[in-house]
Amino acid sequence: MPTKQRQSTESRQAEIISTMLRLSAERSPAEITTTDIAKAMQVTQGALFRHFVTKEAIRLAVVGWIEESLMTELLAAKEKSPDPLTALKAMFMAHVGFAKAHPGAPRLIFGELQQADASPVKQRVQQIMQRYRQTLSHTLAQAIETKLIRADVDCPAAAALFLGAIQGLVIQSMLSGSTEQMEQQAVGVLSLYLAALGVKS
Amino acid sequence: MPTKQRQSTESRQAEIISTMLRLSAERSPAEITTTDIAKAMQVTQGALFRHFVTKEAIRLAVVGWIEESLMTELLAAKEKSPDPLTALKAMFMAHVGFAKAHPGAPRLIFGELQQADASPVKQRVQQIMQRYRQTLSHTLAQAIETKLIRADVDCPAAAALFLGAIQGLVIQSMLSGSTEQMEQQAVGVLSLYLAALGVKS
DNA sequence: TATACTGGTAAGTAATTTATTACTTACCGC
DNA sequence: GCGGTAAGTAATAAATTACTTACCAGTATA
Repeated sequence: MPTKQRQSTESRQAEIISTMLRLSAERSPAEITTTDIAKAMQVTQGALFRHFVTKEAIRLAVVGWIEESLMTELLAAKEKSPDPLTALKAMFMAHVGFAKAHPGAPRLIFGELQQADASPVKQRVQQIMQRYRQTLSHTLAQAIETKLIRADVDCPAAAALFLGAIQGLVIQSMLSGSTEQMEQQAVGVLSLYLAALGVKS
Repeated sequence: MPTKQRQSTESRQAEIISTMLRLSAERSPAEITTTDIAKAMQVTQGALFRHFVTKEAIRLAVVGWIEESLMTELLAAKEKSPDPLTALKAMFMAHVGFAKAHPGAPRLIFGELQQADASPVKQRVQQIMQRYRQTLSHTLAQAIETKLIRADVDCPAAAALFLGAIQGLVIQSMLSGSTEQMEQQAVGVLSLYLAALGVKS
């Protein structure tokens, strides 16, 4: 039951973030208004501005949440893997799993990266992607060193294809309106990707 | 010089479409207003509604233009290729070239596929993507038959990875704000993709 | 030459949207 | 129990948006 009690700013901020994320799973994030969020929280619209100074601050906080959560899962997947190649596989599936668990997340990110350059939210997204790309390049280089993948793999290109493969799966799920088949398709795509790295299946 | 003459509805429709596409290259398509389009055309905002009944009709027309133009280029690339494998390479580079020549196009498409399911514009996008995917699957199957690629390639997965590779490149260019490096990166990514198909480079 | 059509303008309108304001009420330490 | 503070409300301001309407000027046509 919805306890209609007062909540601390901290817990309300978390609630606003998760509500925004939840609503983004169905509607276009750009079209979600502060009124929509407030209604979903059973609170008046003005109340939101007790916890975030501006709507952009909300979007920034959501992107921050996504970064933290996704990176945590990717790191966990990487660390429990015995070698770089296993780590790549685990990161791939962890990322797809994240997109399935939080369908609003990729929609929000796609929305933000369409913004004009100056936007601080977009800059944050740029930063996240760059870090991710570097991590992948590094892991790929390690896989080459340990001779788990072809020695002549172009690491930046392989990192780009890794991300593209996931983004393609996510876009496909956005089109079909369901994340159900995504993990299934992910297995097939990952297997092809590994073939590109010279891994025998 | 801006000829401030009257134009036929037909030519104005084309102008509206190309203006929308041009503006989408910089700003987020969802945020482009009818006033923005009209200003860019040196015309009053109300004039737009002489040529399109609604703003959604404009978006639909733009998507239609993109489909026609892209498909024409893809078909041309395919037909001038002597074999299925060469066709795949040519289609890949033609698609990337299209995205570079019309940077607003992918942004518009990405924007549309975030819309709620019912939207007719989104349905059109779904239709386009599905057709594209089928064409790819078919071409991949032909390449298998003629023994140009590995016999055990999973065609749907390979079609998905093909699209994902391109989408990844486009997203990367949206992040960097420039389409300059895209064609360069495309070569590297395509080469990796071909390795996944078992093509020796 | 009269008339109807077509594309354009200028000035609306109704509905939204973010953010603010004035005021109220729950809770916590003393 | 008391008072201050933080979280909430209801109302509304201010700007923007898609779309409409009344009028106008050429142009083609009957």
